[in-house]
Amino acid sequence: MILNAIIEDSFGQSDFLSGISELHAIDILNRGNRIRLKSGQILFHQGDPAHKSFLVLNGRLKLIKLHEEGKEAILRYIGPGEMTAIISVFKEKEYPATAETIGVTEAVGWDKQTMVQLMLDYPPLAVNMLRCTINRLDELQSRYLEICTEQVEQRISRALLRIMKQSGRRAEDGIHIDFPLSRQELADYTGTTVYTVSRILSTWEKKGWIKSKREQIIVCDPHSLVLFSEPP
Amino acid sequence: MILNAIIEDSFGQSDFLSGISELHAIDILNRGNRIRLKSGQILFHQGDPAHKSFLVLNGRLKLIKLHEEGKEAILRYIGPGEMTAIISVFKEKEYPATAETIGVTEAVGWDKQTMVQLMLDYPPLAVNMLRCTINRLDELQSRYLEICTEQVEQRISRALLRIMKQSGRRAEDGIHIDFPLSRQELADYTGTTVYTVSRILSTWEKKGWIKSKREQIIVCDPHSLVLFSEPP
DNA sequence: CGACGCATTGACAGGGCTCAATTTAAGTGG
DNA sequence: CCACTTAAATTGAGCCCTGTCAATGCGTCG
Repeated sequence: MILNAIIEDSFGQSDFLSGISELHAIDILNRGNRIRLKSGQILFHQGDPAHKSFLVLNGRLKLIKLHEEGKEAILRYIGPGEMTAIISVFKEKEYPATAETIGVTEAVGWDKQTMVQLMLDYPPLAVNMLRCTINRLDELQSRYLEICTEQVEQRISRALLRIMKQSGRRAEDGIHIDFPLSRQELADYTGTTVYTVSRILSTWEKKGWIKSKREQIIVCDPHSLVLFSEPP
Repeated sequence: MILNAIIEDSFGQSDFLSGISELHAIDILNRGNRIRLKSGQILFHQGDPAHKSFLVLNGRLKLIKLHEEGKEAILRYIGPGEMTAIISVFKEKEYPATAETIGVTEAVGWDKQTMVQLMLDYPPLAVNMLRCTINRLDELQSRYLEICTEQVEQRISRALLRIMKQSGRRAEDGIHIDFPLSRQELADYTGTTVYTVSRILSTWEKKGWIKSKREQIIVCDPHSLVLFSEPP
């Protein structure tokens, strides 16, 4: 049964279901709505009333925060086993960001009522949610520090390494980032422009640190990037 | 009894104690350690093992994240009724930032064990903590977007307005920010330098939008700043 | 094959950082 | 109360990083 694999995946990458027995996890998943989306579709929109929280089963989301004038920042990438839109459980508010799929993506959505009931039925869930949220706050604080204090080149190297750790797949010629990642997206993720990203990746490619095709990046020499991201 | 006023204050500015009766709130506060610090002292240090969470009773903290080479970013200001270092309840980790007092500050600290017990005794506490954390994540996401997409002048105007809302005191000549706020701190808060902040505040002062002395800022014309922080 | 979107590259300019030199203001101690 | 110290704030000059704009190349897909 495919659900099994999903649960195991979830256990691997997230702690939302940790401390929950497999049997209970199946119950929890079954009490939500299964959603299957194609690539580039919107799971929820910034500004819409927040009525559901989601757990990604497989595939990937990018969480985008929109600014006036069409500018945007990518807050994070959300992989299998990770929760998002937790806010909808507590506030009668709008989603503060937009979630767009990258590739075919499956998720489970729970509305507010169901989620509250679930947390009552399975108390560890509430704790896990808090832990997830703290982890995300922690990561965002680090990125905030980086963007405040570091130059673009350093930020891009850190970003690549971070994405690599989250979604890297080891291969002969280096570590592949296993979803399409354009220069524009890297720029939105690091707070810079396509042009600057393009220039920097080009120089790195000449040095042999990375290889890249269209919307695809292979990190050949992570060590150089690490050295680069930490000033001497 | 002064505790009373403190609880009311807390109710006003935070939701950590919301849904908790006054009697229970007193119990909760009494089961922590009261701490009283002078100005400029450190409540906890980035990198130290995190063993306590804190609630500010009165006074103010600034939460600083340190980078290599002495650079730093100010993550937020923490006023009466607000929690910080929630992380210590869940992780055996280090504090991810440093908390320094601004002016005489009183706080209550609970160690991990006590806090877990408190949450068992008063279930709404866990929910409140999650809500607080979500709110902070929300605010930081907004600031992250700002720093990614806006120019320095815009960021400073937003920062001033934000701090004003949190800690402004209305007076005849404008809204006073009721704690010492240096140019350096504004710079660390907005990801820029003292020099740039100084220049920008000077021009604003010439326009009559603000008044400033050493480490003190009075916003005379918030409306102009608002218009300024939102592009046409 | 044509069209569209992604990526690259060059030229250019300007916002904001760096550095250095003062000025101003707040303590501090005699 | 005044000289002295110390830290914050201001201001100018210079330049570099990086954003902006424009043109072109290239890969993909209908």
